[in-house]
Amino acid sequence: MPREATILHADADAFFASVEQRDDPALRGRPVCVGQGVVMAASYEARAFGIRGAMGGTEAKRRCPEALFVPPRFSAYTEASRSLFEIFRDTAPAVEGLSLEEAFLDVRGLERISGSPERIARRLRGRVHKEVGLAVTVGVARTKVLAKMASRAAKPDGLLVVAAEREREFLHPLPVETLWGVGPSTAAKLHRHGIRTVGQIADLPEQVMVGMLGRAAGQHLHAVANNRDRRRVRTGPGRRSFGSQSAFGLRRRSPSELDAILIALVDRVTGRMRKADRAGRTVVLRFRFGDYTRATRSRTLAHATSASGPVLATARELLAASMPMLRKRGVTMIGIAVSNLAPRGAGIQLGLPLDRLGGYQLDSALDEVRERFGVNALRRPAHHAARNWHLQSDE
DNA sequence: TCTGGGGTCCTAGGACCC
DNA sequence: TCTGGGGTCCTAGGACCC
Repeated sequence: MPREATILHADADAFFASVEQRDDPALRGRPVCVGQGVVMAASYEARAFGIRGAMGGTEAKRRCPEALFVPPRFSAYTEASRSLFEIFRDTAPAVEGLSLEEAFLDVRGLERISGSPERIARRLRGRVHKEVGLAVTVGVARTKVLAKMASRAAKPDGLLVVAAEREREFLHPLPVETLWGVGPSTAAKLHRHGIRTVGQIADLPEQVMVGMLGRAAGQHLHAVANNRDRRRVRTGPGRRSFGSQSAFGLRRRSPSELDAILIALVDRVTGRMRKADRAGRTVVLRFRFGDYTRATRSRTLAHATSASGPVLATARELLAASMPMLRKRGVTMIGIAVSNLAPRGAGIQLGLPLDRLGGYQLDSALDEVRERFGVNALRRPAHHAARNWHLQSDE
């Protein structure tokens, strides 16, 4: 852990709503909700009425009849995000993006050229204001968790530096549900045990937390509450899946309507994958039902692919097998994801279970591969699945 | 308060391998 | 022969994040 607070967490305030207010002066200073059926983002003026993200439109209107609803413009948000990250990368060598509007920056070793972390943070906020027209809140601390919670505490349009000697003072009085990684379910479990503050977690043995929440979550929360967070700001390795989904409400859909939705989803996802030059092996269908329960069905292919043909064929098989469940529970949303991605820039995907072969079988298989593909180097993929080897042609 | 469209990571059981 | 330990991979579900 660094001695000084050198990790910045920069987070654009009410991102979607702020972009809308920036681009339409008529929306400035007014309660704005982005989204139609459901609030995807609410401006701070709207939040003052108790409106929150993911709230139903009806409820939002009830709380604030004069709220203005605007449809989302994703291309505008992507564009604003690009400008934001240009400034981030211009500010620090190590930038870890968490979403369109949020990133960790490590400014260690920049003291001499750029000044103290606090000064860097001030300049960052000023530049984003001037060049992108948005307010960004920055938290500065020695660890990611603290930086993240500092920015949360400083919102909106603020800056908070948690000095190394004041960390516990900052952390321990906070309610457990403000911890990054504690959602409704975990908060309820903790409350049931009478645990309300981060400091109370810190007083408990790790084993108690593990017993309550499971190994990973228990250990993580115990460490974080005791101000142990060794995670570095990391730039790679990038995304792990591509997905797309479509919610269509309660009305019953015919099989052909469902098929049409599936085709559109597959088209969207595989198009994005090809554009990003990525391929994946596992096709996942996600469903949501009338009672808000969910289900997933997945199938793993022998080859990584980004072609719509095999993905659609697999998705159709999964959908067909799921039809009885969909009819019974009343499906309201279908999503598709392709995960288990092959490493970027991988060569030809063999899809041969070479790792299952031993000794001379492997040798002769490799000889055949070299001959057939005209290559002379084979590389194991970096990810854990050793199933697909990658050919490096030496052209 | 029941809802969109993206994502991440963890857990647990079963199949299969050595 | 039927007992053990260690490991990977796949599938499904759950929790969480913005």
